[in-house]
Amino acid sequence: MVAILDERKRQVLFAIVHDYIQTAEPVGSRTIARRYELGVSPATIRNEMSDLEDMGYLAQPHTSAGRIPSDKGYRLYVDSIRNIPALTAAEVELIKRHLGSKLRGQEFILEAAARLLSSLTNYTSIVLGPATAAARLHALQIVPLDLSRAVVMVITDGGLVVNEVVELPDSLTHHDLAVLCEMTNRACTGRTLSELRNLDLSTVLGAFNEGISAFESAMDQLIGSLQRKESEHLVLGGATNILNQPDFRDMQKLRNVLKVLEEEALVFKLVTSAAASPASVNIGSENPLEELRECSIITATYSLGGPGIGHISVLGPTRMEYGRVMSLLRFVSQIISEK
Amino acid sequence: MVAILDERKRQVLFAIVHDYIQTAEPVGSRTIARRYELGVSPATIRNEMSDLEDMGYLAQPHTSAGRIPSDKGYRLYVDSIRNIPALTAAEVELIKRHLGSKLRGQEFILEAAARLLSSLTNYTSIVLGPATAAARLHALQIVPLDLSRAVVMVITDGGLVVNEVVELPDSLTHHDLAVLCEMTNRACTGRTLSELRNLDLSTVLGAFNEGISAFESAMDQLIGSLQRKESEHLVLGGATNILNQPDFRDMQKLRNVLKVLEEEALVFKLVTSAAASPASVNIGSENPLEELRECSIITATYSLGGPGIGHISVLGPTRMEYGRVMSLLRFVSQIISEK
DNA sequence: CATTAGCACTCTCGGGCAGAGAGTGCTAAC
DNA sequence: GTTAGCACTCTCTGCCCGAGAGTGCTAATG
Repeated sequence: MVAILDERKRQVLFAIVHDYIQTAEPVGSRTIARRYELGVSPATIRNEMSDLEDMGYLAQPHTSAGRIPSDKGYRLYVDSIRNIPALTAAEVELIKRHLGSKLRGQEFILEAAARLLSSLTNYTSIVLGPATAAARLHALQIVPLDLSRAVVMVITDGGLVVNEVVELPDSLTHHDLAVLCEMTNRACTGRTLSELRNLDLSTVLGAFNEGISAFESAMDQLIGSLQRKESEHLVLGGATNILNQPDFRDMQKLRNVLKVLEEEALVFKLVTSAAASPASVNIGSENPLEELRECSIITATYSLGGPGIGHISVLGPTRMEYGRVMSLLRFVSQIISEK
Repeated sequence: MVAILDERKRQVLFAIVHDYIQTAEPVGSRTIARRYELGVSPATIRNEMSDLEDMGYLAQPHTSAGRIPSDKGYRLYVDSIRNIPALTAAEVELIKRHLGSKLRGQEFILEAAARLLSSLTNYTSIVLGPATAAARLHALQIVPLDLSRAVVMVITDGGLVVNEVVELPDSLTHHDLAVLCEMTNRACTGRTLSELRNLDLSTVLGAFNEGISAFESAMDQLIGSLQRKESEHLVLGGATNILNQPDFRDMQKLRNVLKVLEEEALVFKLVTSAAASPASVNIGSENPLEELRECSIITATYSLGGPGIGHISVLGPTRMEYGRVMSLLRFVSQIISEK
């Protein structure tokens, strides 16, 4: 970190990263000298490579194999990407067609985006619906099922509906419920979910029936499940794409990654924490899950009408086409946000 | 099929199936003679095995390897299982604890069942919510979002909620919508979804506003999405368990199976068609998807209060512990149905 | 003094080979 | 009909060897 790399070292490093990303094979000095016009001999490059390894930018699978970039090497490479590469006209056209006009409903858009990204990149894509905490309640409805259960439905201004079955205290009558529904509705409509979470129900309902404070627990249930729901708006695309990546020929590595992808809660944590970090790229060991220390994840955000932002990300091996994925993500999230 | 196997051939076949299920290795004549008390020499068993192979019950990976059961062999084995093995007390206790009393909501029960089955069997479990076609509408609510969109929510008597955003014709006013909602609600409540599908809306709404027949298309949308939703109530458990099965050490086979599991629509088709066949066990090539010709799927049904039945199944290699899985499935579906 | 040619060295990978092990199929004896 | 014996086949493992790729070092060079 302290010493900035001189120009030629950078060139060598980037050549190695570039080559390794394409071939997935450790790259040697001769290859660099041949394929990239650096104007120096392999021997010189060897010296530079040796230095770069000492500095921690490269690693060597074994003596007498070529070098591969370390996480630190990738990091420098990614940080140096100033102008992310332009998409081809074909890609732009494809994206526009698939995310085009007449997609109804948030679900469909997100699913389409996930499918699209995974097929374009051959990596796994993860799309997270807009965080609901900032969304405003459009309406809250309580529909009784029978005397002991009711369905509570919340509609946000973004058109998202979440619902939950709640247990009711035995003591409620039908009429109680109707009034209750009316009052709750009036109290909640227009507020954000996070406001709702802090709302003291007794002040709202106190005037009506001070006796049935037990109802509060039912509302607590709903609020709890709203928090849960927040993490559930998750769409995976191309989870099996890692099978195509030579990096995961090893069954043990494969298992690690697939196991994570199977757990919604983990994926959720992964994406949100990746997005929380200032950079939108998390490389290998930078990311919070030990199991994904051979993966990188690139994240972009979008907003879909409402105030909450959503996340859209691509998960692949550290040997990832960073530039291209960044361009794609940027463009796709832009298209989505335009709706 | 024409000739029934004589007793000793059956014993040999079943011994091979049994051994192969446990070891995943081709089993030879010596092994059978040693491990199973048939009272005959390896040579005799070899003769029987040769016959069984001619009849199509066994196959040989290569000359001079042991035999493995063919699909036909498994089929005979499964059909011969009269008394499925009893569960251990520990298993019974475990299942009861995990599916015990206080699970609220269909979602939770189904998820718990899926998780439980996959961890008990080390295979993949698939749980399908009760078919909604037979469920009765408890309530239908239309909540306008803005002038061009509304959320239509349907609550079944089972407590299941499905909702959909529909586009509205421009010509509707707020007041129209309110009346419309009221009328639709009255017309639909108490009917089954399949009745609803055939309902002629014009007879219901005709009296009110003959002009806005365009509304029919909106309702068509909802009904279409209801059909879609039907297939969406799908919970997978332990999809990565196949990684642990030696049968799928080969990356190509793995890819086939995982690819299917990734596609909800395919999985849905798989389970429903498997359940449609009279036997609850589909072995290898018996099942409808080419990609799963090395898998078997065992299915049971349950009912959850309402009239619709749900499916619960386990997908594993053809080399599956049929008896045990059948017992587990039977017990779990029974426990679920008791709710 | 940075660069480079030359060279010895190391490590992997693939092919070839031999021996062990497992299993079969056949034949002849019981 | 059953079985012992035996030759045969096939896989798997370990081993060796040579080819290939790549490095690191040294000494020469501009």
